[in-house]
Formats: sequence, C-alpha cells, structure tokens
Amino acid sequence: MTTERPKRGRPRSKAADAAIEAAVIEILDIEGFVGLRIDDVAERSGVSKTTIYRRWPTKTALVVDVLRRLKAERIPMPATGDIDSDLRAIVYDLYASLDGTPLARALPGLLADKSADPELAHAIDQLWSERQKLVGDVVRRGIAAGQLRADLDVPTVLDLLAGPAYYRLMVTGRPLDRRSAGRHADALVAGLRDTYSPAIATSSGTR
Amino acid sequence: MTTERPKRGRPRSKAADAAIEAAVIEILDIEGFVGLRIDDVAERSGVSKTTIYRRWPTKTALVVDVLRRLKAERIPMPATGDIDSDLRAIVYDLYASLDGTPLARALPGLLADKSADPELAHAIDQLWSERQKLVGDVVRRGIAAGQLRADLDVPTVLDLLAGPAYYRLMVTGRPLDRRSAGRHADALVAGLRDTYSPAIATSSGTR
Amino acid sequence: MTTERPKRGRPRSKAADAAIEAAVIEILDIEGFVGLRIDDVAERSGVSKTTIYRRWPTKTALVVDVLRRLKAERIPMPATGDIDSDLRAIVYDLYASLDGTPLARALPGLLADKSADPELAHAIDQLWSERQKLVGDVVRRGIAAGQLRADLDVPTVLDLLAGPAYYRLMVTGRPLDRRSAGRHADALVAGLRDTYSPAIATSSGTR
Amino acid sequence: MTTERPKRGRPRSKAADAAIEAAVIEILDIEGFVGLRIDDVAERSGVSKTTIYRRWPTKTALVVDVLRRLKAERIPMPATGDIDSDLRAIVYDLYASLDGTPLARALPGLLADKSADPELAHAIDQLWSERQKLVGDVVRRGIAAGQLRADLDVPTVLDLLAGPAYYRLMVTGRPLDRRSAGRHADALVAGLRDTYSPAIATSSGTR
DNA sequence: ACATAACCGAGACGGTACGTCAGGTCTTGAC
DNA sequence: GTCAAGACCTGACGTACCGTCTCGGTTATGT
Repeated sequence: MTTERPKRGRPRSKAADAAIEAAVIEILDIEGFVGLRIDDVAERSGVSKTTIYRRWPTKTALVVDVLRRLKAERIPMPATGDIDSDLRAIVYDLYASLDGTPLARALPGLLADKSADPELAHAIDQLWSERQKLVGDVVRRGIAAGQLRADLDVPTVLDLLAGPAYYRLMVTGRPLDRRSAGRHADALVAGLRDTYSPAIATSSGTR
Repeated sequence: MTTERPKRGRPRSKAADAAIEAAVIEILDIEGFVGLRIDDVAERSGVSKTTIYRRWPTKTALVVDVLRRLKAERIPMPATGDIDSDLRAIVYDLYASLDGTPLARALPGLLADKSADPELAHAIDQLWSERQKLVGDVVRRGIAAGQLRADLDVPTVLDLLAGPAYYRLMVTGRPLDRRSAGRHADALVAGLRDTYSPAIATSSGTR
Repeated sequence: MTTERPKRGRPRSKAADAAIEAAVIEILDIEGFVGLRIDDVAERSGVSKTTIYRRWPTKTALVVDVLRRLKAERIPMPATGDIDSDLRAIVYDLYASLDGTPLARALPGLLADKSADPELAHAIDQLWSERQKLVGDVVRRGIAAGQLRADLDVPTVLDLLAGPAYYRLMVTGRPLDRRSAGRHADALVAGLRDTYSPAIATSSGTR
Repeated sequence: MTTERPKRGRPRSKAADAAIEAAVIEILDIEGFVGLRIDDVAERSGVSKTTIYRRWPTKTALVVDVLRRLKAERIPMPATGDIDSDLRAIVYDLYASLDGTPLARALPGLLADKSADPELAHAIDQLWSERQKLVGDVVRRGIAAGQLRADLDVPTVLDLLAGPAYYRLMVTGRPLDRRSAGRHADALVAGLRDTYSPAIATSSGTR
C-alpha cells in the first residue's frame, strides 16, 4: 500500500507515457543515444516537448527511465543450483540483453556522461543492481559449495562474467550472438570451476 | 621517403602542437571528453581555434590523435615466452593504461560516438591494433605450445583478457589498480591454462 | 427583463469574482500588465485557472473588464455650465484617474496589443466612451455659447485635453499629480477660450 | 579621433547589419512590435539568430537600436526664430514621424515594457532627447522674447505640443495626417501665443 | 630585396539542439 | 453546472557549442 493518495487534478496521461516510450525506443534503434533528439521524440510520439520535460528533467533521465521499465519486464533469472548451467544461463541472458536491444543502442552514450553526472551514475547502476545481486548469490553459493575455485571473490567473478560482453558492445563492436556467448561461457565456466576432480571430467567430457 | 615537399611558406609551429596536446590532456583530466570544449583548448593552450582546426577536422579527431601519440610513447610489451608471466604482464599493462590516464578519461565519450562515425571507429581501432596483434601472437603461441587450453580461440581470449578492465572503467567505475588487476589476472590465467599439470602447480603455488 | 433563465447547476461564485478582481489589481500594481501572469492571479486569488478562463476568454479581456468595473464606480462628472471650471474639472479628473491607479499600470500593456486586436480595441474604447461623450457635450456647448474659440472642432479639443496626460503616463513617465494637472489646465483653458474679451480678462486676472 | 582601434579579428558584417535592419523594419510594418519574432528576423534577413543575439541582448534592444539609427538620419529641425512657424514645423514634423513609420508601429509595444525595464526606458528617452532639447530651446526663446505667454513653463509646453500626437497614435488610433497636425497646431499655437496683439492678427488671419 | 605562400590570433558567423516560459485548453473527481 | 488541481499543446525565447570564415599580420622560402 503506497498511500494511495487522493490524486487531485488531471492525471498524467498513460497514453503519453506509452507513446513517448515507444518513440524513444524506435529512435534509439535508428539513431542511437547521441542522435536522439527530444524534439524528435516529441514529434514522433505526438506529445509536446513540455510534457516530456515535465516528467524527465533531461534527455538522459528520459532514456534511463525507459530502459529501466524495459528491464523490469524481463523474467526473473532461473537459479537451478547446478553452477555450470546457472553461469551459462547468466552469460546467455546478458548477451541477449545487449544484442540489438534499445539498451545496447543507448548504453555507449549514457556511459559517456556517467562520470560527470552522479545522478546518472546512480540511475544506471540501479539498472543492473537487482540482477547483479542475484548473480552474486549464485557465485557465492558456488564458492561455498566448492563448485567454484576457492581463491575467487565475488566482484572479480562478476567482472569476468560481464566484462567481455560490454567490451564487445562498446569497444570492438563485434556481434553479441549466441555463438560468441557460448564461447565466452565455455572458456569462463571451465576456468572458474574448481580444478581438482571436475577438471578431469571436463578435459574428457566437455565438447 | 614521404615526398619531402618543398615547404614553402611559414612552417607550422611545433610549439603549438605541444601546447595543444598539453591542454587537451589537462582538460580531459578535469572535464572528460564530453566536457572538453575546443574553445577551452584554444584558450588554455594560447593557440587559436583556427590553428587547431587547420590540423584536425574535428574535436574527436584531435583527441584521438593526442591519445595516439601518447600510446606511441609506451615501451613495447615484453614477450618472454612464459605464457603465465606474459599474460599477467598484458593484463597489468592494460590496467595501468586505463587507470587515471587521459585515455581513460576520453574513452567513454569517444566510444559513445563510435557506432555513428565509421572514421572514428577506425581511428579508435587503430589505437589498439598494434598491441592487439602482439597479444594475439602470444595467445596463439600459447595454444600451439599446449600451454593454453586447446578449445580456446584467439578472439575469445582477447575478449576475456580485456573485457573486465573496460567494464570496470565504463560501467561500474570501480578502480583499476594493481590489486584488482592481480585478481583478474589470477582468475583468468588459471582458467585459461591447460588444466593437466599446470593446474596442480597453480593450486598449490599461486598466492 | 432578460428572461432570467432558470439557472441549472451550481451558481457561479460571487466571491471568486471579487477575489480575482482584487488579485488582478494587486498584481497590476506591482508588476504592471506585461508582468501579470494569470497563473499568479489564480494562486493569489485562491481561484483556479479554470474558473478564470470560464469567465474571460483571455488575460486581456480579464484586465479590461476589471478596469471597466473600477471605472463604473466613479462618480459622474459635474457639468456646471461654466466652461472654465468644467474644463478644469475634466482635466483634474483625468489626471487623477491615471495617477497611480490600476488603469495607469495596465494601460501601456493594453495599448500595445490594441492595434493588432480589434476586439481589444473596441473594449478599450468602451472604457472612455461614456466620459468622452460627456466631455464632448461640454466642449460643444462651449463652442456654441461662444465661450470657446469658433475655429475649434470637438475632436481636436478632446485630443488637446487628454493627450498631455497620456503622453506623460506612457512616454515621459513623469508624475501626473495635481500640480502638473493644474499647469496643463491653465495653459489649455487659456488658449482655448475665445480670445476677444476673456483674453484680456485672463492676461490681467490669471495667476 | 576616437583612437581608431586596431580592429582585430573578423569585422562584423555591415551587410548583416543592413539586412537585419531592413528585416526589422519590414516585419514591424506588417506585424508591429508584439508580433515581431527574432526567428522571423533571422530568416528574412538571412542572418542567423546567433548573430542577432551577439549584437543585441534582446528583441527590445534590437528594435530600439534600429529606430535610433532611423532617427539619426533625419535632417535637423529648422529654427527660423519666428515662433509661429517654428512651432508649426515642430508639430508637423512630429506628426510625420509618427504617421505610418516604423517608429509608430513599434512604439506601443516598446512603451508597454518601459516601466518594467529601466534600461529600455533610458534607451527610449535617448530617442527623443536631442530633438526635445532643440524644441525646448525654441520654446524658451519664445517665452524670453515675449512671443509666448509668460505664465508658461517649458515642460508644460512640450507636453502640450507632443501629447495629442501620441494620444492619437496609441489611444484613439485616429490618423496622424497633415490635416489633423494642422488643426492641433492651429489650436495650440493660437493658445500659447501672447495674447495682446498677435491674437487679433490670428483671429482675422488664420485659415 | 622582395614577392609569394602558408601560417597565426582574434573573433564574427551559420547551424543545431537544448531547456524554459507563458498563454490558453482539457480532464479528472468533488460539490 | 461549477470548482480546484494540475496535466497538456503551442509557439517563442535565449543559450551553448560546433566547425567555418575573414580579417590583419607574421614567418619562411625562392627568385
């Protein structure tokens, strides 16, 4: 129960929200974040610039919020307990979320402003926070259960899991398809696993 | 011999070049790429905007070129043949080059425009190309020599080596100090190595 | 009897009218017409913008109407028949109505829009029409009675009587106090009077 | 010799000045001051908005300056010494300057902002200052020479001379043609003159 | 020696987008 | 049907930064 305030005055148009969101996504897909102009969003969505600025103080805030809502729709990440398949699922999921999605089109531009804008930094961090927490739990459990190497710490593993994807997206520009996701997952998962017994099983059984 | 043209007229001031470069680096450090204004570069360097634009067609080209020259100063990467220490050296070197350097301050902004500007994309790629080639050779040799797992391919390893650093730089914003470089190197090198004998050596000897 | 229709629904609040009028006058006094914002009128009067716009189609119409009502309160101009004192009374009255009154604060702004807005033009003209008619009668009688120079026509006299006051109000900005009203009246009345006998009386008797 | 400064940098385009001025005058004539939009001035003159704003901080300043330059072109007012014809010339000249001229189209709008903007007020006052001084001299001499009534003071006469014209321009909207100028001049000049001998000449000779 | 050509500093210029503001309309729930 | 609240559209404003252009003036070389 979030207070359910009486709601006086004309309520904000939900249609406007939807139209704006749609327009942002479309333009993002065509022009990317840098090429996205608020005037264009206004025109394409049929909503006035005033209305956009009433809801979001700046272009950046608008895009972040649209992305946040998209993110929210995603189904929760399955955690089976099998460290191998869980890590693979995490990697595949990450790649899918960055392959041709609005997020992928917007990220480079957003991250460019991040260091200069603390509020933006926080907002962006929020985008992953939830998921990162879940992934962290999986990793922690894996270490505790002896499925992952004991010399690993959680933040390091998170960096290793996510890094390559963002690197491709922003630096090399190479595709983030399932195939490359598979390669990264293979190499990482094999390397992170505890190497005593599973390593032998791997060397014979994997691939 | 690059033609050695007759050189009529007043030669371009070398001092201007130096002053511009210095100004760009300073401003980059304070403001980052997005906040860097060429009017400011002109004022700070004591060089006129005209002169700047005579040499570089655009702000982006200027910054890329400054970075390129910085990069060129770096000593060549040592390749000892010992895959373990070579990979570690590569990782440490990468982290050092992204920790508080002008490159680090400029990268997010440059990458933001990359997808929309093919020329910029090419210029940025040039920045690493040489080094990437060297790293590729090391990895290739490691695989051929059986020091690295046989199921790895070169591009994948490059992504794994470089990804985490860029991820930290641009996404999480966490520091890229030697400590974290060490953690990443540890985890990666252990995982990438062929797991038969070296794995045992590692499990007992590392750290 | 204009039928007095049955009046369905909630009757319009008379209190709202009063509050709006008061707010307009106050704001006019502080900000003038240009600086008067209807949002401010709404807030200050405690009446909603909806209500204001239900009654007046535009900011200009609102202000004109408020002025009209103020004007209506003024006591009718005394016409004694003595051309001298009548003209003086007219001038004094005019000056008083423009010295620090809401009308004075609003006029420059209203007149600015006048030429572009016929309806406004008409509404403003209405503000004086009645009084102008009375003044016209006085002048006409004065001419007919030989008290005023025979070569004068009514519109010219009206311009001469009123012009200086508006000129001060809008152009020079000098005060419209009784003192200056007296000076103008003296000069005008003396000049307009028939010059045969009264002129001699004046030259000896005035001041 | 006003130092003739060395003039560094690209000089301001005189063509731009001319084009802007012309555009302002044209638009003023069609739309009046209120309807004049900087964007339109830019488009019509072929000069960018930036350039306009570089020279004048605001629309008002622009218009005032254009008017000032127009005013400057006017030939100096002839002062013959014959009070009668001098005053008539003054009145005719004033009417001509307000009949269908850019000044006339701009004035109501400018005066509307005058009371709220001290800088504007000063700028507007400057527009007449010179001429007012000359007229003042004529009046002063007339009084000293006994040609004008001794009970008159200069400011009052200035108000009487100018007032009716502005009143017509802004309040009644009636035309300011030569005919009405003549009527006002007749009435005023006759009234202001010393009434002993000239009055008789006038009553028989005028018209 | 002196003309020529390219440079340089200063600063105006055109263009594109930004974010803001005020007027006037419309929509909701309450009365 | 009116009211308060507040969202909404329109159209203009003034600002910021980019990259270009135009001056007057400065070096170098080449005849």
